[in-house]
Order: sequence, then C-alpha cells, then structure tokens
Amino acid sequence: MIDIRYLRTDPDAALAALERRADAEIESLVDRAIEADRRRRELLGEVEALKQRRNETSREIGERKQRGEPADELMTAMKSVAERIRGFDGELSLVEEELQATLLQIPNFPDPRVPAGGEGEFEIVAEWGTPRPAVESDEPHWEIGSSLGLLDLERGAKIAGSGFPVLTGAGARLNRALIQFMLDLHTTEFGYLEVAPPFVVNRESLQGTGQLPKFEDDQYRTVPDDLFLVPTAEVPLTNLHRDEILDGLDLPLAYVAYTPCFRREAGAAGRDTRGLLRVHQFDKVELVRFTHPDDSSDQLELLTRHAETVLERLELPYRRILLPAGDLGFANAITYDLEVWSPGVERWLEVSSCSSYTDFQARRAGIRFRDQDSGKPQFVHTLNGSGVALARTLVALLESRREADGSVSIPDALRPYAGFDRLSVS
RNA sequence: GGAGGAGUGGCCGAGUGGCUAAAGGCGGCGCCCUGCUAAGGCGUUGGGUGGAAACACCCACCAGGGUUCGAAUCCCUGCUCCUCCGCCA
Repeated sequence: MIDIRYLRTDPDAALAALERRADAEIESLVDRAIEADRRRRELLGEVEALKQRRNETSREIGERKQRGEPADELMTAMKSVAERIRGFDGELSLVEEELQATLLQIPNFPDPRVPAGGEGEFEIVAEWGTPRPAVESDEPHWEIGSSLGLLDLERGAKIAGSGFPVLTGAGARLNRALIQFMLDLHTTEFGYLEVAPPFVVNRESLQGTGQLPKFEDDQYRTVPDDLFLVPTAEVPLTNLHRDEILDGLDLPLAYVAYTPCFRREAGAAGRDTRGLLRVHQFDKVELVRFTHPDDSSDQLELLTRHAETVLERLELPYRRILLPAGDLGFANAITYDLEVWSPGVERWLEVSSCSSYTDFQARRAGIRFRDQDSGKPQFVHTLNGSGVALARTLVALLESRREADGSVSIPDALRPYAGFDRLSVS
C-alpha cells in the first residue's frame, strides 16, 4: 500500500501521480483516506492525553499504597477516566479500520518512466530475433497438438472444466522439460535460490502481495479452510519474508520457484478462449527479488534480462514492451511484458511480466531491512517476473518451429531435457 | 483426530499485579581507547502522534477480548510451534 504520510504531506502530488492510472475510484478513495487519517490523529491526541493522566495517577496510587497511605479518592476518579479511554479507543479502532480498508484499495504510484495511455498504448523497448513470416502450412497449436498427440482439451474439460487442459505423452514431457530447463538456468547461471513453496496460501499472504481485498473474485478459494490456490508463485515467494526484518547486507535476495498457477479469469470470459491462450491452470517458473530501494531500477533490468535469456535460449523471437499507466497492475509501479510471436495464431503472446512493486508490497507485508548507515528498519523493494510462463511458451514453440511436413524441431537448449530432437506424426 | 507443554526485543534468556520497556548475554550500529588486530569502555538497537530540532507523550512481552485505578504477570477465545499416541502418502 501507499504511504499515508506522503498522502498527508503532499496530497495534490500523490493524487496527480495516481490519476495517471485513469481509475475513476481513486479520487474518492484518497479523500476518504485523508479524512480518516485526520480523524485518527485527532482522536489519538485526546486518548493519549487521558492515558498519560491514567499512567501518572496509577503510579501515584502504587506509591501511596507502598507507603501505606490511602488512595481511594484517586482510584474512584480514575474509574471515569478508564471509562472515557475505553470509549475513545473504541472509536479510534473503527477509524483505523476505515483507514486501513481504504488504503488497501488504493493502487501503487506509477513510475515516472511509465508512459501515459491505456491498454495497447505501450512502448516497444527492445526486440530480439525476427518473427518467421507466415506460410501456407501454418496451423494453430490446438491443431498441431492434437495431430501430434500432445494435447487433449476435451478430456480436460470433462474432468475439470473448460480452461483446464490435459497434456499427454510428448506434450507433458515437453512441458516438464521446459520447467526443468528454466529452473536450472536461473539457479546455476543467475544465482537464484530454488524454492518449492505451498501451492495454497492464506488471506494474509494474498493481501501482502495485493490480490486481496480487491481481487478475490479472480482467485480459487477452498471452502472449509479459506485457503487460496496460488495465482502465481509470486505470492508464496514474496511472503517468505512477510513480517521480517532482513539484514541489509543480504540484499538483494533472489528466489525462483516452479508452481502451477490457478486463475479464475473472472470477467475475461470469451477472450482468447481457444486452445492454451488463456486457461485456468498453467505452469510457470517465477523469479522474485528483494532489493534495496536505491537498487530496484537496476535490479529490474537484471531480472528482465534473466527472463529474456530463457526466450533467447529457446530461440523464440520476442519483444519487450513497457506497459502504459492505464494498463498497469494494481500493485505495480513499472512493468515490462515479454511477448513472443506465434505464427499459428498470428499474435504476440505475453509470456512474461517483469515488474517493480517499489515498497508497495513490502509495506503491506511488513518486509523490511535494517539499513547499515541509519540502523533503522526500512521497507525493501520487491520485484518479480515470470521466467517464464508455460502454456503460451509451449504454444509459441509448437507454432513457430513447425515445419511443412508437420513435424516440430526442439531447440538445442531443450534437447537434453526433452530427450528427443523432433516431434513427428507417427 | 486424542493427551500434554511452550510462545518475551534482531537472537538467546530472566521476570507471576505497581520504580520492569522489561535483568543478563549475544549480534548490529555509533563514539572512545588503540601502531595493527584482539580485548576493553560508553551509548544505541520496535511503532505512532506532535515538533524545524532538541525533545515530550502514547502504544508495543503470539493475536483478539475481559478483570483492575493499574497486566508481560490473572481469566476467556484463537493461532503457531514442540513432545507422545492414533491415522496416513
């Protein structure tokens, strides 16, 4: 969440920055937060004065009793003070709840580098490789997958529902090979610590990373235990250090995890529904970094390069785009998306999203570090990026490496993991 | 699931109703001492409100309620961890 002190000291600047997101709700949320904060400090002043009196008098009572002197009239007087404190405390906790609930709904400030505009008005930052020109024999991945026996969407729909694909045979193997390849790359070449986290998380964790309270409808929730299926490994990884004070010398910390990702995609019904383009469950290897605030810009470039390296090793042409303010995620300050070209569906597919959350998640989740110079705890910056997301990477691989005879060649880097060089119709 | 035990500051660990915000130790940071290192000395080491600052006050002993003029300390509920038993991949 954002810092109430910034909102208090420079509300105009804060509001101007937030309004770049073009979210109609923001202004009234900001007003509510400022008012709740004002009321909170007002009440705090009154209740603290009363508590000071109570503390002083109680000490006096203790001293008198020790000396064997009577203190009855002080004790009687304090009864009404205690009553008034109870009243103020009750009011105060209501106001604090209101403040907290409001702040939790206010999105992060966009980084100044983020361009203005809504969805589609991104900046292309970098391009790698040359997308293969379309040819007559191009087919979408659901055709390729079914003729090569890799993919079974109908049976997935039968056993779970639409959007829960089944991979079979070489398709399942290829999927697993990709996961293994990515984990090995990030751990051995880029120094990430591999983590195998829980695939379900509690409410506090989802609140820490920003999915709750605003986006509960997008999550799969398990009913008796109130646990949520992870929408991304970002949630368990970032929450590894929730409510902790890290040693500043340990920064940056870098973690990588494979998890399946579960997304209800509420409100996205009908969009990109064919094949594997938008599904309720997919596999992903996720990178998370905890950094010093001064270092987070450089760390984002580094992390994005790690994700890009995956695509380069897989020989998949891609572009890096910088998302505009209107298309930025709730908790994100700046986001690069990596998109690969997929000739079968003739589209750029988002396979990675690399972001800095500045101190927004850290403040929600209480992730701090002790600064060497000041000795004071301060919030870290959290970053994460897909490194990379699977279903769509598999799509791009199949569609872009398919040859006229219907076979698909496996990129060199993946061959040791796949155990085969080519997929052919048997 | 059943039976016990335990949760104190960055860490370890005292403390059972009032000079205890918390002894003692470790670690971190600052200063002093010092040819260098080690040792030693002093201070500091959670959050909030007000203040330019010095500083003042409030809160904070797992969490939330309660008793009391006053709670780390007493009562209730919850959570987590540990031990034993049962079940189980």
